[in-house]
Amino acid sequence: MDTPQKTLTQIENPISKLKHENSPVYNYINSLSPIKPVRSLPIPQTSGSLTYSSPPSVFTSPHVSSHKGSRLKSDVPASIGEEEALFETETPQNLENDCTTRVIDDGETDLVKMCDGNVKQKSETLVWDAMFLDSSDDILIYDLKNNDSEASRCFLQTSSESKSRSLCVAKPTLEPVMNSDDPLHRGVSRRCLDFKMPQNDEQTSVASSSRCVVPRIGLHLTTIAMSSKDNNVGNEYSLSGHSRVGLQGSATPVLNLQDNVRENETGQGVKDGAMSLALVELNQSSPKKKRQFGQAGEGESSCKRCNCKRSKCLKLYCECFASGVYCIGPCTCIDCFNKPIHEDTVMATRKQIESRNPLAFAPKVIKIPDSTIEVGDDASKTPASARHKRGCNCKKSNCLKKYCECYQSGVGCSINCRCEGCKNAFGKRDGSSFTSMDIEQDKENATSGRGRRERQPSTPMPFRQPLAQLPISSNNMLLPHQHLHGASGSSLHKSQSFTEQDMSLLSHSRIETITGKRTDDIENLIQSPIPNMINAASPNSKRVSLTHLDSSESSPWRKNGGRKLLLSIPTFPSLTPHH
DNA sequence: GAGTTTGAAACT
DNA sequence: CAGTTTCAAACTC
Repeated sequence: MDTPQKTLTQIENPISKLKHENSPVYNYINSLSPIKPVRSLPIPQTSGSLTYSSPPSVFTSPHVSSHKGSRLKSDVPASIGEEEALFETETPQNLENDCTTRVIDDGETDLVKMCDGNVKQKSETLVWDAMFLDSSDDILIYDLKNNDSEASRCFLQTSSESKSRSLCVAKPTLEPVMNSDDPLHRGVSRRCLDFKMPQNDEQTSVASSSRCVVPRIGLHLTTIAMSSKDNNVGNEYSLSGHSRVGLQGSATPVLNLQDNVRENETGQGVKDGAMSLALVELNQSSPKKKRQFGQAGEGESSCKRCNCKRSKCLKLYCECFASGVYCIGPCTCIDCFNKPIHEDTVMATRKQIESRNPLAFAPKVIKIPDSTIEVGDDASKTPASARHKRGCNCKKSNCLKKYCECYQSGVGCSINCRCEGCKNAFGKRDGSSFTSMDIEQDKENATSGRGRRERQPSTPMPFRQPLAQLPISSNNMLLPHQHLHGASGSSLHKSQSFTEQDMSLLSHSRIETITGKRTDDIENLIQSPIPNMINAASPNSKRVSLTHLDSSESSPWRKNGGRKLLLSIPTFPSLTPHH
């Protein structure tokens, strides 16, 4: 039935049919951006090699992109997603040309050096498999000021040594979560699915086992962000002087922890590796307690421990699989296929699932700027900083239990939800939400017997602080893909559509952050429907194609059955290798 | 720890 | 696309 070995239908790459270059949007962006769009180069597919898929081409529906057979390099130059395209896997030639465009903000120069250096070493590829491959949908803040640090050098070295197809580089220092100079934190990795080319194992192993181990951290940023007790950590990524680098394109588990996992496949190592992640993977606890997320809001921990019995850990039921990590020691799954030794199977299954639902591995929670923005009906403005992307469908739990994905993620329900009798403590669907104080007050009240005080709309606790600012490229180009924040760690893949919240985020952030005379232009760009470039993407009937939008509508955010239209813009590149 | 409930995922 | 089934986590006892 759902055997992972099922042959996947090769579907003609529809991306190539998209003539983005001819689109007004493309031309427009081209005029705005000094960055040359990435041109595709035919890359021969190596049979049997696992390769990293590229981020999605712009303006393709998630579904479309999910079928890109050979997607090492998209044919589609970027329009809105130009920056995203720049994160694509590339050939060295391209890297020479393009890696300088991959960094946003002030870190650009440094990265140029890094890229140059890397290219000059004639590395076959640059490795972007930086640290946060798991929730790479998050915006990463790299300290590019000290790129001559050992970690940086090592990173470059490792990059040049590795033949894994991956993306550009940045100094793998994330502050304040971790200091790469801290030897204790070096080499931290996780059991992310590793789609490295098998033949690279040896090299990779050498690299990773060497002293110069890049601190690769399968870090669920959102987990940190959502850790209500770690606000100081989770939400402080945007440090001055740091550049934000969207890892959008690297989402897939290029993380080089394969070695770690593999050598641990049968032994203690896995556990050791997992233990080493304790720093960043919070909530480690007794294996018996599969989930100790604490209060809701810590959300989907990166530390997945499944207990699958029948799914072979190859379905989304399996949290490990859904999160893009291999099952490891603490898992008590039966007949598990979600292990490095079944890499091919895992990959095939992922691909299959993606073909069915390109957003299957997308982060479930998206961040919304910390202010009141409209996510609900016109009448209900929901103050919230994060929302479940797809929304819940609770019927009996009133969104008050962890059955509810919204509640579990520590976010309020939104218009996306179809829940009944929503009482989500992080924000009801009708727009009310509570502050952390409210929640704690509720706890107190519950224990003390006092009544609940009147609530003031506010932001759900886990996201009170913005995780990252709106990424704007050096030329003020919006990088829509960088708005999203992975909550599930799954995040190995990026969705390729924007939910309404994404767009709310987008538009809102635009207001907040875009400055300069191009603001209006960008605004127009964002709000202008893009016929034929935004395709239907309705894996769960919750996304509406703008293609179907009546052009006579005055607003691109036309309601549709009470829901706003969703602009489908590639945001989560499918990074599943496509053979 | 076993059994039940729940809702997402998968299937038809 | 809607209804049903399967599944595993959450929950209860």
